[in-house]
Amino acid sequence: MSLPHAILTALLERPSAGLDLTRRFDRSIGYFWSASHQQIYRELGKLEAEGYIRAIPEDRPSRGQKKSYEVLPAGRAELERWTAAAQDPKPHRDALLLRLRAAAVVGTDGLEADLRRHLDLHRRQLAEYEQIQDRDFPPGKDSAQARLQHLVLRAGIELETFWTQWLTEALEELAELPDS
Amino acid sequence: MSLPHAILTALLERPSAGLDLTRRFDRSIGYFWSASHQQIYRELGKLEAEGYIRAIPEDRPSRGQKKSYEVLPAGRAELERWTAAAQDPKPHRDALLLRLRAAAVVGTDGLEADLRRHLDLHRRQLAEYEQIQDRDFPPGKDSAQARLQHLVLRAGIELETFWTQWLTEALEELAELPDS
DNA sequence: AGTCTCATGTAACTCGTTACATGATTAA
DNA sequence: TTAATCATGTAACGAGTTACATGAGACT
Repeated sequence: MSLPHAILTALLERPSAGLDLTRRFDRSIGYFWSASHQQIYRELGKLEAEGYIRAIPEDRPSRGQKKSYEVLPAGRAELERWTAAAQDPKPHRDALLLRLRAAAVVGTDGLEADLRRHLDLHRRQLAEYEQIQDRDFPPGKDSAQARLQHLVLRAGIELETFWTQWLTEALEELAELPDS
Repeated sequence: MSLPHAILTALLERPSAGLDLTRRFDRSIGYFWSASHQQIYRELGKLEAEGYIRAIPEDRPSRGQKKSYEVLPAGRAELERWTAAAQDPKPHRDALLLRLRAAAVVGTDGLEADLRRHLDLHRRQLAEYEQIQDRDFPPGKDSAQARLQHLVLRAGIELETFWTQWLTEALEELAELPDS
């Protein structure tokens, strides 16, 4: 039950319409909670029905018409409640680690190329995060909000760093293995 | 589409019945691809219908009766195909990072306790992985299979190490922040 | 008038979760 | 013989994905 709270957070940062939200998810919140536009529209409908958000007036409602939403006090209260509530970490699911485990049984043929591709993707993601860091978090900035946002970004940077190192190591291991 | 391949891998390592598999997922493969017994039974049915596995004979089929499965050649071939195929990494979803982002907007009240709890959980998981490492991967072992399995385990160890460090840092940041 | 893009949706499906049901085996 | 446990399932629901549908505005 995290998507509604991701949307509430995004709308508190800035009221937006569905497609705006989708784009912001693609390049910011979506780095750790992705969502498609279909999910977002569905969830906006629910949040409005529950009284957590409302469509900003001034727009006539119709299909192809832009419709912006803002968070109501009940929505902010729900987000505060959710943020403070205890939540168990979800079990991991990582297809790449699963594939290596499968490769230990059926052999590593054909694996190397895709590992290299993943390594490249993680390097690009890391570069993107570092660019955001340089742009949005210069040394001086230290409001409470900026410090927390930077903390989240550093998690992304360190995770991508881990994956690039681990994949490099994995490729070295593969190279040393006898051909299967 | 990874659960069937996780099951094929587990069954190749050792033919098993549904509950056996569930237990093995709980303490081994499930570290990076968890599954409930309901999912596993459903998937075993599908895999059997597709001709990838078969129930080992000698058991009469009935509800409360143990039913073990083994992988057929078509199942191994499918697993080989899947292992070598290119696959895009799935977008991350991490509720804890999302909560920190929300806290940047609505405040950090009540967050600290749950961060401490998560830190403790990650420390325990790390200790468990290290114990497995000491037990199953002593320095001498270096068959191809053992090296790949160890590589996967090291990923788990390094990820848990990252989380314990990051959560420690996050708690330090929280302590320095003015109360909201 | 036609087509392209923006914007908001619907529908159908798969995967995962939660709650419950039922048969077989074992121990008190 | 009753209860606990092992083992295999069913049913209902929710979240996420994929494919498609429809309206509005802008350009040609």
